[in-house]
Amino acid sequence: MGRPRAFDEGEAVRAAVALFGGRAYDGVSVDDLVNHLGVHRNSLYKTFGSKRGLYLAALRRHLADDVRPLAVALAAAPDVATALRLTTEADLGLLLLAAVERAPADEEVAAEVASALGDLDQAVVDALGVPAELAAGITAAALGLLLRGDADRAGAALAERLDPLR
Amino acid sequence: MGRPRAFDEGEAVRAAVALFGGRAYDGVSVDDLVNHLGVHRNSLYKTFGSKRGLYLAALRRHLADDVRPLAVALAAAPDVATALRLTTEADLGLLLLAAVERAPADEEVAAEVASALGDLDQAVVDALGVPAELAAGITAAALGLLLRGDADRAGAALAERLDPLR
DNA sequence: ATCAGTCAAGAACGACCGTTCCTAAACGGC
DNA sequence: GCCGTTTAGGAACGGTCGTTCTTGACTGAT
Repeated sequence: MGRPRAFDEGEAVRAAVALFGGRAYDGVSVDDLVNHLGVHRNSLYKTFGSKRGLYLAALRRHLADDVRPLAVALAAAPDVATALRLTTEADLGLLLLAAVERAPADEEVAAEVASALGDLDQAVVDALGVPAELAAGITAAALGLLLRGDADRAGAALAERLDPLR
Repeated sequence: MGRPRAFDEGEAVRAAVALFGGRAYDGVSVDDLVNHLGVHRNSLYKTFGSKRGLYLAALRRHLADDVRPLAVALAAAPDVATALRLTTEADLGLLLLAAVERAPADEEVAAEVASALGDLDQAVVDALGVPAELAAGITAAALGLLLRGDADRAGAALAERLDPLR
């Protein structure tokens, strides 16, 4: 009953992932969201409650669609070089921004980010059989490579030293 | 000539470093700056031109006061463990935020950040005699450890594998 | 004592922020 | 065909944003 929706909620959330992954939370206005999501203001608030609600939905979608599959792939990585390459080739913009910018100000975001990073750590443990601390270090290194951008050569150089079979 | 200033420009910029290092650019309002810097609105605009001008001044001060000394200390680090510890113990909040959040939207910020990271890379090369790509990887790893927070044990585990004298 | 010049103080600006309200349109069930 | 319900479509809200304007306080030089 009622008028049918003119937008697809899944597509809208994915568009929000792209927007929030590209600039800071405060840099994305509700007008931006309305214009890029194909969702009207009213429906946005009806569906997600608030801008923050939509952000959390986008973050969780990002974790489910992008981070979780990465963890699965990581768990089958034969060496550090593969693990670093898999991570730096993934599209983790929103996770990175969430970790650096939103997590300090929003504990719910902080919890999601910590959980996601923990999943990645565990995947590295499963794949390489390294201690948890080293896995956390390898994940951290991958994130650092991501934020620097020039991940390819630096990551390869790191992996060459980290992989025991060099 | 003229009424004397009631504020110290150096102190004001350092207070701005603290503010901009703690939350996103758009999360710091001009009111926040006026309240925490002891500088009146008018003087702020007379001295720095705009909020962005003050941000750039704060970023450059951060690079000169915090990042440059770190590079000097890094250049004398005897091993990777020391290099990682020096970096993760430094207060690089503004550099990290600038790299992740502002650099993509402000090419002047991007240039400052790239230059600063290049300095850190060079310091690692000077200290450890490693190839440039590996130095970039080590710097990236340090940044990743910084943004994760739990840098101590993960950094030590990384260093144990990266230092040849293990 | 007066003047030109610099700064402090705070009100005020238009623009945009996130959010809400109101009305019309499109459905299923009776 | 009408009703209850859900959505679309926009106008409108108070608040805050970055910035500017106006006025008066304080300075060194004349």
